[in-house]
Amino acid sequence: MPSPDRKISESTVRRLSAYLRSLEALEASGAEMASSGELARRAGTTAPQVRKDLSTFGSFGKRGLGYPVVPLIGSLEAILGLTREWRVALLGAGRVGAALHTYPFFRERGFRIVAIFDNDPEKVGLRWDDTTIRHIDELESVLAGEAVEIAILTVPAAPAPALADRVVRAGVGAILNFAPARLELPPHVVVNEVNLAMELELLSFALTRSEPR
Amino acid sequence: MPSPDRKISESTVRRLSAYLRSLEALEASGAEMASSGELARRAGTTAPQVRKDLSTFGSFGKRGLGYPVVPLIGSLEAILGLTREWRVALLGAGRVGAALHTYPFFRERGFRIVAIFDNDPEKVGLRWDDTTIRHIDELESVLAGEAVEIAILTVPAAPAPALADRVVRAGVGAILNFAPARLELPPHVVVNEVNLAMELELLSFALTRSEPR
DNA sequence: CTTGGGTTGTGAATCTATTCACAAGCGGGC
DNA sequence: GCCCGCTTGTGAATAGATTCACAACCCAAG
Ligand SMILES: NC(=O)c1ccc[n+]([C@@H]2O[C@H](COP(=O)([O-])OP(=O)(O)OC[C@H]3O[C@@H](n4cnc5c(N)ncnc54)[C@H](O)[C@@H]3O)[C@@H](O)[C@H]2O)c1
Ligand SMILES: NC(=O)c1ccc[n+]([C@@H]2O[C@H](COP(=O)([O-])OP(=O)(O)OC[C@H]3O[C@@H](n4cnc5c(N)ncnc54)[C@H](O)[C@@H]3O)[C@@H](O)[C@H]2O)c1
Repeated sequence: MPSPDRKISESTVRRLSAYLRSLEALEASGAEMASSGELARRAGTTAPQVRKDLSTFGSFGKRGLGYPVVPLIGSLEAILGLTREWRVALLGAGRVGAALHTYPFFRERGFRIVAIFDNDPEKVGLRWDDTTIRHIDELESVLAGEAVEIAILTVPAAPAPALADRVVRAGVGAILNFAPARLELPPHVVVNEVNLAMELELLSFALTRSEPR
Repeated sequence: MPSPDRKISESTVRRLSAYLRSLEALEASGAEMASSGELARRAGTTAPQVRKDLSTFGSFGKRGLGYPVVPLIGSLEAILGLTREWRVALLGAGRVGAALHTYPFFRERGFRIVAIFDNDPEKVGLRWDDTTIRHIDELESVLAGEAVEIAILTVPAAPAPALADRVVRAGVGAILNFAPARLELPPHVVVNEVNLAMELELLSFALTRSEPR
């Protein structure tokens, strides 16, 4: 047994997620075992890194053979918390919200969108699949009633910080934020920011540094 | 003068992007100077980190006073490569592509979407604002003709790697990839992956580790 | 002109992550 | 039963990023 709970770095968890995807591709192609080298190749990292990452959580492989694909998928799902359903709310029924709502990944991985909110009277009352868009005024009561655990913010930047405070006060423990606004929340809340500006600026920075030579 | 070009870490560049956004908020509120502490508070980091990051590129502040807001905005824009226009192509005119196309950030920051591609005959020929959706068969000729520098992949995972190869062969130097597929490209190509699964799994991992106590 | 509160810029120290190297283990062949 | 090729698991070494501490500096006030 390796260690019950020392601190795990974010990059390790991101790589676990990549290993899981690689293993699923391997499973689909019929492979029963996968070496750290094979996983590294598919996930875009190195073999020692794969072994180190996995060894943080246990001993999953067989020396001389590699890692058994199907059992390791199960282990990674357990580690990542994917063996249960998560109850998710979407705040902001705009373009990004709509793209997310139709994204099949959510269903497949057990992230269930159980509530959608907006403040536009034209949108409130519409149904997206089985879910009726509720007015943002009903936020607290619906979040409590639906036992929402994760909130996804796809509203404009201006209302985002106040809405984040509200969902946290209503008991939501994790937020995925697409709005370009910084959220200041108590440390027990898990926040993850997706910032398109940053991603593009990373590209323009790299191009600017490499092109002029 | 600090250093012409040693290796800059990705996290430094991401923070520069955050500082730029913070400075623009400060400018809007009329501030003329900003201390490293103030920038750190807004960008969610620490004051020494801000100073270290900026000192990588030069000496922008005045001791005792802080950093001059407007000049530093200009310097950061120059460092990040935002003082010129970038010619961008969108591959995949689906939901994510549509959300990106309407996102005002692109215009504001000089990322000009000059070409849109799809392989769905229903979509080819439609116009999104000024841009006609082209068939993916025309990829190479249009990319060359429009001198595209950055490609954004919003196609399904299956065709993504092959399309990435094609845009690189057509001279595109940077790719922002939304498809959950690993792209293997020559090292001079800048690739940035946006992976929603990873972002959500990071949340479920953190919730799983914190809740059961 | 000098003092003092405030802030930057940066080498050094610390902390964290990745890479390396290799002993330990597995199974197949003979 | 015993080698041999292959692969894991992991402590140690290296590399990298962040934090610290403080000299250098700026301006305003007296
Ligand atoms: N479009 C993109 O590609 C893109 C990319 C990255 C980030 N973002 C960010 O994601 C967010 C959403 O973008 P979008 O393109 O979907 O915008 P959008 O305008 O299409 O959707 C925003 C939705 O939020 C609703 N809304 C506004 N204020 C609200 C409030 N106080 N309470 C509840 N709902 C409210 C609006 O009615 C609208 O339906 C924005 O913050 C944007 O900056 C967008
Ligand atoms: N919807 C989301 O919220 C979301 C989130 C994260 C990632 N993604 C990923 O982004 C990508 C796009 O998602 P989407 O929801 O916009 O899907 P979508 O089906 O709405 O759009 C995909 C578009 O790509 C086009 N296309 C398919 N094959 C093509 C090819 N060979 N050449 C050119 N065009 C082709 C389709 O005609 C369609 O218009 C997918 O890879 C998806 O996994 C989606």
